[in-house]
Amino acid sequence: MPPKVKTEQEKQQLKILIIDAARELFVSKGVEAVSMREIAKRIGYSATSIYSHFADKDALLRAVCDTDFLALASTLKSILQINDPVQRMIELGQGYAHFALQYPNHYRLMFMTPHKPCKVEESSLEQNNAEQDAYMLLKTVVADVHQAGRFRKELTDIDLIAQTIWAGMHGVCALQMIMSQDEWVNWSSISARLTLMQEVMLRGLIRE
Amino acid sequence: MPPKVKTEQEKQQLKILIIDAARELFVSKGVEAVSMREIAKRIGYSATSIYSHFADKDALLRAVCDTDFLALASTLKSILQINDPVQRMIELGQGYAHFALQYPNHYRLMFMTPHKPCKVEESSLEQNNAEQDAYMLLKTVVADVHQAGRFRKELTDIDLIAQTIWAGMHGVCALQMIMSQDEWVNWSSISARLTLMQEVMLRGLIRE
DNA sequence: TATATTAACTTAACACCGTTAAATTAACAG
DNA sequence: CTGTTAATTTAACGGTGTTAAGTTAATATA
Repeated sequence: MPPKVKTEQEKQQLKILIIDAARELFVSKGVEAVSMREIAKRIGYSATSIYSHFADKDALLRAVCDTDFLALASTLKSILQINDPVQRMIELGQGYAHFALQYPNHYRLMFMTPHKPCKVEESSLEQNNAEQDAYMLLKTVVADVHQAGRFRKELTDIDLIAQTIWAGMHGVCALQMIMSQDEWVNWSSISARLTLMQEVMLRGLIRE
Repeated sequence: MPPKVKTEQEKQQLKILIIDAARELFVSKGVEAVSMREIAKRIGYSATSIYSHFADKDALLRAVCDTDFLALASTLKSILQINDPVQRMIELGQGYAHFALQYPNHYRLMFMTPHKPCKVEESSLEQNNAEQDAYMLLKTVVADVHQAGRFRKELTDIDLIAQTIWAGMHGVCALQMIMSQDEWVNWSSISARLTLMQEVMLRGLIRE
């Protein structure tokens, strides 16, 4: 029974309702294991009604990720208050890893699940706004360290440095998620691995 | 029409036939996009016949991965011939990355796809045999560097060092596969990122 | 040699999936 | 009061992984 004429606001609210339900299920069971029918049931709609708000399951996934990217950036931005640029960079790494390990299924969705490339203009987020864009935040922090003359002198490409730091932290977190239950490898503790990765990178990047 | 009584060898051959067909499809289209029916069709059997050789799709996936791990170890073992231990470690990293980027879908299957943890005793591979176990190979190479006294003096945990190096290389490769098509980030070239990661890790790990 | 057994396979079926098309219903516009 | 249309649902399509129930041909036994 369709009561009709929804304001734009009401439509937006329903969209958010769908996204939240989808995220909760995606995060607890993994994307593949969640059906459109299940998401719909949770909010008391039929499965097909989701399709009038999102083109397909992948579009819904992208919308979920978008709000999670926002959450990540929002979590990390408090770090900007730290004074020393190197310390700021260290704690940004720790904050990132903390997010990844606290919300592993979120993280998997965001950084380990292949999706069709998401056009910038289709996203609800603002690129290059450090409030919404965690990569921009990292770049800002890296640029500050560079500005302060703390990097080795041959390191001048801010994007390249940022991407390398990101890769280092991502590598530790991603291996943890996929491989840590594997008995094949005698895993050290995740905190030891994170610490060593950060120490190694600092020594490798920072001027003596 | 079932001609029957297969020798153990014939059964093994069919198993390999299935694994090869599965891998080819998995690698070209991604695991989720390949159906059991499709795999079976390719080798001229019915879908259900696969189930008398593998418990389910996941078991088949694990079998595929097993043979790929073997291929990786086999690719990398030629590196043991290099004399200088540090150089050996560097080239091991390059070999690993080369494998990852040359066979991205293989790599995704092996190191980025969540599976139920695979019991060592169920695997067809020999753990701790450097011929078959790429992690063991890495550990051996790391141990040699340590033996030669080339690591910083406070670095003594071989597993921890190996896992950190692995994480660094994995991070660069994994981000490349998932995110490199994303226009959100101004990506540096993959080779620049790999090179910097290796330089940073060397400076961070090796005694001055 | 005839019969039973069984291994190797296939077909049919189940309960799901993402998605689309068609039908339904309630609110509004004229 | 009637038509239109937006919001939603039901029905349906062609697929999925998997299980249960045949089917068939070669062997083992009598």
